[in-house]
Amino acid sequence: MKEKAYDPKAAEERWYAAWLEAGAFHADPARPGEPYSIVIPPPNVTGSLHMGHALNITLQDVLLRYARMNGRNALWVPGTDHAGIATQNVVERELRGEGVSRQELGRDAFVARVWKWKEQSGGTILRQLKRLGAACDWDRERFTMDDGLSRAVREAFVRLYRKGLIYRGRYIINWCPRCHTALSDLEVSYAEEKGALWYIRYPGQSGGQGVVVATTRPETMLGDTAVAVNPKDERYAERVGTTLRLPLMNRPIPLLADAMVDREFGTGAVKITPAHDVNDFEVARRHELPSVRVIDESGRMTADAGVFAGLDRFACRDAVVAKLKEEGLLVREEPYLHNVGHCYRCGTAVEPSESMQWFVKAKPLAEPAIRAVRGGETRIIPSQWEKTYFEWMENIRDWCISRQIWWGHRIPAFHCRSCGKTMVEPDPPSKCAACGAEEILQEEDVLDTWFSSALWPFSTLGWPENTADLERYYPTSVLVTGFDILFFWVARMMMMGIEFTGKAPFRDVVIHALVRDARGEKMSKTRGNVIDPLEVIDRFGTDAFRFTLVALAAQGRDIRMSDDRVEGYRNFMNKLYQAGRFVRMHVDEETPRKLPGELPVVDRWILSRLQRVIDEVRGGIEEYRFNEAGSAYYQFVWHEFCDWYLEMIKPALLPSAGEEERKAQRATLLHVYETLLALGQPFIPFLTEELWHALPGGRGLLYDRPYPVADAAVNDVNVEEDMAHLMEVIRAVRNIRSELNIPPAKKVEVRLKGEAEEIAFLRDHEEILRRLARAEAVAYVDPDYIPVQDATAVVNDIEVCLPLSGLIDFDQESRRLKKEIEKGNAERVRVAGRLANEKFMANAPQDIVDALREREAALEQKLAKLGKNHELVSRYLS
RNA sequence: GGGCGGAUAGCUCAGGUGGUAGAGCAUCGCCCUUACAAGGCGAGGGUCACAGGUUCAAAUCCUGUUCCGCCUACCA
Repeated sequence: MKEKAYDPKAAEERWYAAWLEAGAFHADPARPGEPYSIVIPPPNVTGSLHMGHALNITLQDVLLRYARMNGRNALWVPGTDHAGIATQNVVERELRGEGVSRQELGRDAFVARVWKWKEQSGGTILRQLKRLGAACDWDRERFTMDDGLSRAVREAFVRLYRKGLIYRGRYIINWCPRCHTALSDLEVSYAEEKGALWYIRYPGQSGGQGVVVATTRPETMLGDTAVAVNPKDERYAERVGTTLRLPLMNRPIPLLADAMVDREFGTGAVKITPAHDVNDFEVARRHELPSVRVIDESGRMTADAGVFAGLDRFACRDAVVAKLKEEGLLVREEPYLHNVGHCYRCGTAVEPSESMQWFVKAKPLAEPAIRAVRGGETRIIPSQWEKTYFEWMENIRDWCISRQIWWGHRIPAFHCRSCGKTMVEPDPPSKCAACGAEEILQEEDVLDTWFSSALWPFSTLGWPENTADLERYYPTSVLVTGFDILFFWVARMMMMGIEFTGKAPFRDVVIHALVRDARGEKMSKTRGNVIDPLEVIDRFGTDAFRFTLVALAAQGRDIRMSDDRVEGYRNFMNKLYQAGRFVRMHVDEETPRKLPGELPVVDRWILSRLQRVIDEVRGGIEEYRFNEAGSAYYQFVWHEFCDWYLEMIKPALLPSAGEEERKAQRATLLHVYETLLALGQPFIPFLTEELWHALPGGRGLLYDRPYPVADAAVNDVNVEEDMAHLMEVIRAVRNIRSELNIPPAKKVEVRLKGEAEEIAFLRDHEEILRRLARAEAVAYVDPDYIPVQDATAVVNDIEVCLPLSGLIDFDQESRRLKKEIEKGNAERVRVAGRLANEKFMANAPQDIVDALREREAALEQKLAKLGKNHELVSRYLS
């Protein structure tokens, strides 16, 4: 039973194992070669492979394999991220199933439990990366919570603290009442929601009409400690300084003036809730107002909310509104669309709350990170993202890094129980530095996961030790990632990298787009339109999938993934595979790998074309224009190598051909094919490795071979032109046959009409012409030959005539020629028009004018010939 | 409110520095031609969103408009 089509599965397992076996992915700093390093964007340890990863990993793998084959000392560091909140949520959910809460379990037992979960389930995504073919150095796998990285985190924290770049304080932060933790500004995503704007009257303390305020959150009024108006607002000027009575709570609160208030909005009077609003918090600071916390960490009303204590914040909103209505203090209620922040992990509406947290002072860190990009130390590609980067960096705000969860790096701050002194040390102190007491408690909070991720490019290489890896592979060559974590991660790595190593962590930052579904919609679990990469791989093979991603990865544009596309590229994989079968039929152990000095034209042609495609593919990869590299490769392999070259050498490979000629052609065939395999290895590693080993002669792994380099000396413009002409002639014959419905089985004679020297090249390659045009015979006729009963076409200087007496339908041929003439004439008119334009002639560069002149002459000649032939044919019209 | 991106063949999209519009899929013919029907050969199909401008020349550069996306922002 002979194999018909390529079966990827077996090859994929075999070759990934072979690469690992050979230690091919392992990087050794001691080895020579200019370093090329990439750190993987560490996927969440809870994660499983999705399309975004697949694209991200594929692009990195292309770059890495390319670098490696170019002799670079290449390293790709893999690993995962501990994903604090997400992982804690997963394990808590598991515990809930067992009827236990994490509080019941206790901190240490819970953390141990998460570790156990990580050991069992945490490796999923890394195993999936292997199916994609990722050439990661698995000996260097890292986890943000492992010992080395944890040490790096503590070290970084302590250094920043000592420099005054980390501080602790009471501020308003975003609080997730479900996750029970603070979030950074970035971890809140805003969504418009339909709500209402309630107008509430706050009466004067000593009677009087008081002031009407407008709010979207009436429940927070229970914590109001003032009402503010703009100092320039004449409507309230007289009343500023008086005291109002806070409804429902019956608390006296001042009416004060603050420039922050917008006179245009609502009534121009704002209720001030310092404990639950950022702006109000600032106002309160300026005016030394007290702060009353009315919503607790679970989103329920505190004891300070009076009769509403214990209610959920949203239930409380309704209750407050109802009560106000009852008391006649609700002046008005209008529908209102506003932005509500939600926890990016669980979607719960975030509650801004005042609390004690740790922060990174971001400005001083951002400045050098901005300079690094401005100065070109780091490039962001495509460059339009630089603007986004600058904008964010220039308006950066301090970063809340403490989280009230258990899974993560516990903040290395230690509080003395007796005197309250806080010590920040990489290792726990045994006694208080101030009072000597020995009862010391470590800070309960852990760090934001992104804090450890920010150190990833150097912590994975051994920092703070000055390791050989760090020395050799830092800064890394390129970071490949999605725009969604530009701020979360890239910006912070830039800041931390420069702060701790003095150098920006990457030479290039490549930002790729989103993978969407076939209809262009974002894939999401809730939408149910998620395409599982592994399923695609199962159906079409990894290489086809990878090639699809590469071919569609145009800079700055989202990718629409669909079965159709993958199927198309799966067919391409098969094409390459079938070509391999053909090659194997004709080469053997004897076939020389060194090309003979004298080569047939066809060989010189394909070699010349090959140099170009090598340049295109290399250029595409080097400029991160992956789609261009991919399509250059696709186009060449299929439409030049397979469609033309293989077809053209068939006669020469037949036993009837001379032995010497056959040998030479075989050497070229093998050479070109092997070059194509090497050229394709970064994109389609499994198939190319498989095909490589199927060829005669064992020469190790393709992964280890040098990447093809174009040899300009092999380029031959004349040969390319001659061949282009030959192909045109073949196409002309095929076209006539097809248009006139002459079945392929019907052999025809082809007469080539033209001057002897114009025909010489065609005459030398008659066999190719005969075969590809399915011509029984080729005749060469003088320029005065009259194609009386022929179908004709004009190709450059010659005419292609097919004597078809008795077969030909002259009506049809007449129409065909007429169509040709019309097409040609339309173009001639355009060209002539431009040439007649004086301004064009005066201003256009000479080469453009010359080219156009030539074009005009050629068109005129062609039209003259076509016209004459059309006339001939017309005589026979019925 | 700011910022960014998109609008090109029926569909999905390519088209760095302006110089005769391309691919894949789909469509329509004809072919089981001995690597490949997951294939071969041929064909049809586009005032490059709209309006101005710069230029000898604009899909490409500039301005404006209209629709789509996305990111960002403390307007209660």
